[in-house]
Amino acid sequence: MNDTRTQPNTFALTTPLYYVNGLPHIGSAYTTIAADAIARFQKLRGRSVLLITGTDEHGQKIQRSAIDAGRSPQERCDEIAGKFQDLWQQLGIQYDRFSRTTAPRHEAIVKEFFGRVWDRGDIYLGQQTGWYCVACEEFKEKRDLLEGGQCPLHPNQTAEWRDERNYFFALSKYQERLEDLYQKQPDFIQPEIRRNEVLSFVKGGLQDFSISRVNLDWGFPVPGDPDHTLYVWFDALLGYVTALLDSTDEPTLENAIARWWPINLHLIGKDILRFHAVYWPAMLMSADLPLPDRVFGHGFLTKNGQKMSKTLGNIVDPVELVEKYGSDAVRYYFLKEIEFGKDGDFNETRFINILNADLANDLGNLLNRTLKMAQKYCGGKVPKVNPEELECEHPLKTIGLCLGERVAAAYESLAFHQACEETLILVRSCNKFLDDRAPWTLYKKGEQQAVEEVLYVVLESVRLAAYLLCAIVPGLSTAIYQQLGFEIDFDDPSTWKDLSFDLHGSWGKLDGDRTFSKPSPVFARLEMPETP
RNA sequence: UGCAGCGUAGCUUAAAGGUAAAGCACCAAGCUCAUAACUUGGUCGAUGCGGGUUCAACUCCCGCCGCUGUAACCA
Repeated sequence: MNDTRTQPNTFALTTPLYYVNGLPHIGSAYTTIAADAIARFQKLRGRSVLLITGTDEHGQKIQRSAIDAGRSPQERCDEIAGKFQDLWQQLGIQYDRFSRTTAPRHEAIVKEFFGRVWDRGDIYLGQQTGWYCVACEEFKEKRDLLEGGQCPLHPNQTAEWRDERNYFFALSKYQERLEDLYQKQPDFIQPEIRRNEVLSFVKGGLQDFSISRVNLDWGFPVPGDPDHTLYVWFDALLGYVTALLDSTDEPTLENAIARWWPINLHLIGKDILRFHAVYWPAMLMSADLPLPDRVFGHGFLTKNGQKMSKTLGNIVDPVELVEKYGSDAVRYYFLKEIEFGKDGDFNETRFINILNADLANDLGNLLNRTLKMAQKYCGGKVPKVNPEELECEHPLKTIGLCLGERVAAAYESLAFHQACEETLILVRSCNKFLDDRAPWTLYKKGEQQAVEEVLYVVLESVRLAAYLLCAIVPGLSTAIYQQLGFEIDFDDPSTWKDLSFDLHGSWGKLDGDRTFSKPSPVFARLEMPETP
């Protein structure tokens, strides 16, 4: 699949287009934080990156929630989409495209795509019969209904027998080609457990699925048959394509796929795996478009070991969390403390403990204690030491020299927790090293050269750690770099010419004689709340 | 019920046949350059239970228990 790629040095990735039937929740934030970290890392690796996020705005549920809020659907969507954008801003998400499925040019793309699939003969008018829950606006399997025939989500509603004409997509035609895809591209679906799920689902036999509804206004009309409205999924997935258009482009498929297609990575929650790993590639095959490289379905979050739900009232509000602890803290906790791909837990005590231990104590305090010594012992400058002249088996140099590649490999495989853990090994070793060499004692003994060597080696190690973590905690990395005298802001590319891995990602790059700014803590310890 | 996966110290994770590690939390000592920090040491487990294969099993096999996901239109 990759041989069709005209620009091998580009990397396009997506979060889901989030459904706007409510305010952004922590799960959306989790996906988006991870996507942003990947995007930032890929940029450091020298690739041109396009990070796509956005909102999915059609469907009955949206329409209803708009009415409940006393708004028109579009007003309601505008409002919620704005909330998503606000949250991404607070979390330091540097997205390139915010794709909204109600955008007029999205309709043009959907129409054209529908036409291609239609011409292929993969769309047909069929009869859909079954039990329909009006509250859900969905067909239900009989076995999913309660004994009296009510929908389990709406026990006061008895499901109705419906017999309606809908348009169907001929998914069943793609069974073999999909199985072939999973076989030839084993990492198309990750992690392994998700892949197995999809394999067994597909193996069970694929049925065509309906892509239109009759009793639905809030959506695009089916091209050529305005009595029908396209069902959300068909147009939502295509939001990824529309997102690729430049603002000045005519909205055509050809323009959309000119530069960034195919997508390198779809990052999703495991709940929407089937749509991305089965329906989506089949739709693309039908339209004769190249397929994405991989789909990664991460796990779900719990709070204190319990499922989050509105009825339990134990929802973690991402806005509240960022306002309370800051974006670096939130980003670090979710990427460091949860193995990406598996389910993970949010626990406020653990949150505070881990941030204090790793970022305030181990890393932040390390920089602070070292800089203060350099200020007192070396006149406020980074000591001038040639790292190449250090002994080969120098404990920090040894770790530092192979760290960059180890961490890069971890990022490549989306193992954020491992990237952090590897980096912390260096940080912890620095603290041990300082205790071992005791530069404060060396200074009293007048061993100036030894002092300088120790301090340089530690400062360089902190610098490298900050660099390797900058995709995860850009604010903290910026603070560290600025303390070290760099005028670099990891959030603002105009402040740096070249921050590539080659220049910053390996040990021994810090230049001596650099004047640093007045030392002050870069990450304040977090306080435990009164009532945990 | 079928299929898939998981079960290691209070918590989060290592160890893909060869003396069971690390971080957090807790306790003690040391140090004083530092954000009550850091360092060292300690407490804590015979890896869910029961069998089997092997000189040797957290690791492979069988059974059981427990948890999770999934079994068609859930953003």
